[in-house]
Amino acid sequence: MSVVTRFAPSPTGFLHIGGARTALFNYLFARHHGGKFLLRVEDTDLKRSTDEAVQAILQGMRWLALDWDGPEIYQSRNADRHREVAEQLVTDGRAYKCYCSPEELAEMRENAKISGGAARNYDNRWRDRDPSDAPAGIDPVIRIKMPVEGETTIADLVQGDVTKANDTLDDFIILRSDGTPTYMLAVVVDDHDMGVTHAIRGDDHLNNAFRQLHLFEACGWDVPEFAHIPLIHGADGAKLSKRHGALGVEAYEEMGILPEAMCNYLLRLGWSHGDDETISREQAVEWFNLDSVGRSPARFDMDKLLNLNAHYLKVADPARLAAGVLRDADAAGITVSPDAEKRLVAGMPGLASRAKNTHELYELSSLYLVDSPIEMNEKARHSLADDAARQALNELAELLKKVTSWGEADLDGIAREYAESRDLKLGQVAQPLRAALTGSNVSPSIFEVMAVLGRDETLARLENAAN
RNA sequence: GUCCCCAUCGUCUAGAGGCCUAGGACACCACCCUUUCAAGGUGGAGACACGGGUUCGAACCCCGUUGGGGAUACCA
Repeated sequence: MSVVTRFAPSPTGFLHIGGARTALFNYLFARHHGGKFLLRVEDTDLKRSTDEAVQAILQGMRWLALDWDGPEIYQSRNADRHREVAEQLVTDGRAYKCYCSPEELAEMRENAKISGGAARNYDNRWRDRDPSDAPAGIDPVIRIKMPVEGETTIADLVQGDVTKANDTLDDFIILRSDGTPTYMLAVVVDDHDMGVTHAIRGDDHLNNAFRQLHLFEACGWDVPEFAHIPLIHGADGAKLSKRHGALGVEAYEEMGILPEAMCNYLLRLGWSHGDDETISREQAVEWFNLDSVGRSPARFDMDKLLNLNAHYLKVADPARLAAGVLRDADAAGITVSPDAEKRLVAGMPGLASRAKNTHELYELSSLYLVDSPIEMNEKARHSLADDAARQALNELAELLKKVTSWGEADLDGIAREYAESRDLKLGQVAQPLRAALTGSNVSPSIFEVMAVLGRDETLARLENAAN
């Protein structure tokens, strides 16, 4: 049997961290088994669903490179089919019409609460009542008949066997009085119609699974395998809220996170493969399994995400990172010369190993982005205010003018020789050089900077700083 | 309230009864490297929630307690 999974977000907001991880696990499981990964937008609650949210979710999925198979499915478009199924269940005697008013329902819920579990939220009062008793002028809902005794066990692929007494399951609504399907019905019908073999979703759906299981059976359909993955909590252990990380994935993109870092982080949150920490997409597809998904909720840890991000920045293609920096520069209204662009790509590895996110990368990039004369910060100015430092720079500049091969090692050698000849420590030469060349007291190796800058730009900056 | 789930360093986790003196990663501390800042290297501190069983032997199995989370809608 070929595997079919689906990610089924409701478009009431952005694609948050938890949803992204659910999507990732579904994606990985399907790819691992060579199956299909489908995307279904659960927009049956038309009041709360928005097109912006749909777009945000699709965008987030694309950013994370979680490509789904086939066009996305909109649940609201299957409403007719859902209604047919509900009516068929009534005809088959597996479901029935209920004419209760909201007041009656509220009363029953109240009773259930004070009864301490002895009463149900709905007492199945219309279950066996004659349809001829139906009051006039009331549109009924359709409820599914649930078993009244015994117990139901779900063999969850992550949580193991979970058993629930059937008398805690009341006859829930599958079709609203306005004829629209509820979530419970829509999920079951769509999962069946889509051929879903594995429903991998958040732990908050575990309770629903019991109801859905019986709905599948009432319809005479195969029940998919269930896998309920633990939720992600905030750093304080409480449910993830907007305050600590239930942000849309695009917020992380804005924070300067690379999508591969995000995926890697999300994967390791609740899933492990021995001691492996940095895991590529290929390895993830090869290794992913449900057995290794942990059963306890995990806390979101920004530091670890950032650490992973720094790693992926280090190994990322320089041209790709440079393109990102250029976009930021453009957005900031900075014009970058073709020469500067070349320098940026050449110097990118040295820059990337010093950044934790793309914003830092952008700031670090400034030394290559502009052409002489460059701006000096306070520390750099201070360092160049020293006469001895400026003299050293001038003397070194003279030597550099005569240099024939402009490699990092060559330049390093010249500076060392010069420092030795004047009885200076290398730092006494390198720091003024750094100030003159980068306008800052912090940068990659100054000889690397010189090599990347090239002879003309280096000498121009040197001359500018010495005067 | 009721039902369901969970429980190893601060955090993410390894661990499927003896390989555990509990391993790795992030964060933290120290040292090394070093022209600055990072990166990197080496080392350090740091956990089996508690109480009972079962067993020759328990982080691993069972029960309870405590703590945390989820679900309890004509939302999804």
